[in-house]
Amino acid sequence: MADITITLPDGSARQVAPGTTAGELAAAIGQRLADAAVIADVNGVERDLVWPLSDGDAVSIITADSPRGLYTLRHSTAHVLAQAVLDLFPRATFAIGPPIEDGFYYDFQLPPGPDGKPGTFTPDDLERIDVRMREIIKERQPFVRDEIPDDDARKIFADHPFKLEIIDGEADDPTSATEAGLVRTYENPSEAKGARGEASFIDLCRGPHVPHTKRLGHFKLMRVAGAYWRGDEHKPMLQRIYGTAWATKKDLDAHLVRLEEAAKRDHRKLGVELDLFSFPEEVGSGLAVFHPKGGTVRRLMEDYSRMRHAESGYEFVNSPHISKADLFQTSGHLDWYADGMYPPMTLDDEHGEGATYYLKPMNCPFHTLIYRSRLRSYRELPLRLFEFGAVYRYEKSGVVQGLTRARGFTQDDAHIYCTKEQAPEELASLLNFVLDLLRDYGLDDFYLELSTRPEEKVVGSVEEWDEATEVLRQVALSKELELVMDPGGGAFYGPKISVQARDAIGRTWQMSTIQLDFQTPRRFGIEYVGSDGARHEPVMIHRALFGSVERFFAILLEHYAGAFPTWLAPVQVRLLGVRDDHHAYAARLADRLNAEGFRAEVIDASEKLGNRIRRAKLEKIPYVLVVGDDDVEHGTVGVNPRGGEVERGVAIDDFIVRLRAEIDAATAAR
RNA sequence: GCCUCCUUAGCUCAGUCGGCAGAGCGUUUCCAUGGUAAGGAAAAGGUCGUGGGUUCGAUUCCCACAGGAGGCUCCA
Repeated sequence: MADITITLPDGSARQVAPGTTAGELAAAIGQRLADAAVIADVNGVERDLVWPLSDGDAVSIITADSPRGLYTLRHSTAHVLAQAVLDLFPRATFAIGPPIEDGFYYDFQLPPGPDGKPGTFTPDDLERIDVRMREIIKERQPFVRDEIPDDDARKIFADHPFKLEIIDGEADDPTSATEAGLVRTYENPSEAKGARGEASFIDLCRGPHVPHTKRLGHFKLMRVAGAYWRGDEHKPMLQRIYGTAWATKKDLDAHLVRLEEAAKRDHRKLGVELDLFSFPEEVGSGLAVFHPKGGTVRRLMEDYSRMRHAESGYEFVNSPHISKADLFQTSGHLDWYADGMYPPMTLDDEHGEGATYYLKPMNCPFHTLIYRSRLRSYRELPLRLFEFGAVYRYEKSGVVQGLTRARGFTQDDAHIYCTKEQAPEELASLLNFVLDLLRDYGLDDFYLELSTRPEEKVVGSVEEWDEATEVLRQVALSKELELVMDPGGGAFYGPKISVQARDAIGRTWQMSTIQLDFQTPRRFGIEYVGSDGARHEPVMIHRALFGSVERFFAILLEHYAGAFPTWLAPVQVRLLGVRDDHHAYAARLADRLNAEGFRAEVIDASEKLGNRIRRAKLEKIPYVLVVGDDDVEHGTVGVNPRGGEVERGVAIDDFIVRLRAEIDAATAAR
């Protein structure tokens, strides 16, 4: 038989014998490629390496160092996890186990224990499972693909109800697929099991997979967690085991180091270490108190924001923390979000008649009342009302997390009331304002997300939503930023653009949100008198730039790993006298710096200089100034900057000029 | 809210197979007065998260609650 022709990714053609597999092709190209090969892309479809090639196929070999290769590696490791669990827990059943970012998971259900509740994995179980997985890997079990009729699959998986649901097409499984009465499976034949007369492991799966288990092994089981079957809280909770897997031990170790590094900059940890804030148990879950240093950073963040808002045409308002229920009835919050609000406070008068009050979950109803306090003219629009407004939301107990998901927090909230015609331009300038401001705080890597009409819990007509969404889309497209769609992610009253920012270690955070709202003006019946003398309904834009001051504080804290830039640092300068007799000089310098608006403090010489410097460094203070005999004599300081080189004999005036220049540059001297 | 794990000094953590607890760092005091990331000594500091139960006796075992971590669901 004549050779067949295969096209390679570089465009070259290669002649191989008929029946050559993708793996054999890799070997023919080179041993190193064959060793690194995981799967193959044949005419755009991912295939196992044992896939036989046909004449004219376009083939590229996918290796473990590529995203698709890693994905396959993790997926195959998930199968090994499932096999290990079924080996060790014979009455366990398994559900789905896809690869995820950096790793994989698999969901299981264990038989009920003596108390009748489904069993759970313990940390010890994870170790046993890990050991068993390594045995399976050592066995070099092949991954064998098959397609079998549904009915045969139902027999094989008769004891596994979740698999039966998948076969029946009731449940989506991102890694297995059923079509036209056939089910795709992967089996891991095992000589050891065969010798004992046991059936080998088989799973529903679309594949592809690595050729055999020996290609795996650089993994670590991370944790066990509960997860609802099919992501539905009304369905049974399964036991999910998470793992991470990599192509090499080096990659695995590097990943574990990255996790440690991220843990080090966790704002909850830094908050304690740097004495910034705390969550006293006596106050309640999700309710923070800010200590003096954290309070200073907050004040600086807020002051700068206020200044920028004042320059940009915002007016400052204030509103109370609680309100009678009627207000939230009018706004719609009680209809849609009563569950997320703190329970009501009921005040009885002497007749037993009372008023019901709620803690406010949002500021917009109050701002809208301010708008409605008198008749508005079109000449006043856009009217921009800003408030650092404290809001309270009853977050479910399992979701509270440090400052990023709190029950009480402060929004840098503003509502812009304008005519429908003004909205596009207002939104465009708003987006510029948002991005500029975030850049001033040190974030500069953004993308935008457009959240559209939710399926449920929604007010307003589809036409209104479409119109509002289109306005936002046009504004978003006008920026040179990536735009990601978030279908159904809007609030009940309107679509939103959110600004997503990537921090110093590449994590993304949802930052500012800008929402267009046609509903609230209608619910509150607000109007303006147009140039035609007639009454018109304004539109409303909700926007928060930090989102929440507390959350933004946490994001900056993690972004800077606690080392706030000088303009935000709670202590900018620490002065240290070499000996006690330099203290008076150091104290005079501190007084001068403080008088000039800097934040400086002196520590006396009760410890050796080296140790005092060490403490200042651990506190991440931007500048340590050391003064000794030479400095007292010449009016100079020794400057030890955070992350820089020590400089002796700097004139005080020089240092002050440099410090001021640095701070002015950071905030663009606006 | 659901699942797993956790809660011992200000912080990080030992420990008690049930007999009222320990280290390092930090704090205070004393000595030491030193030129750029840990000088020495001493002392203070704990109802072992809270409340029940079992027990002669509970920080330890059991239950509930609170708080925390990681997930799931949720996030106006």
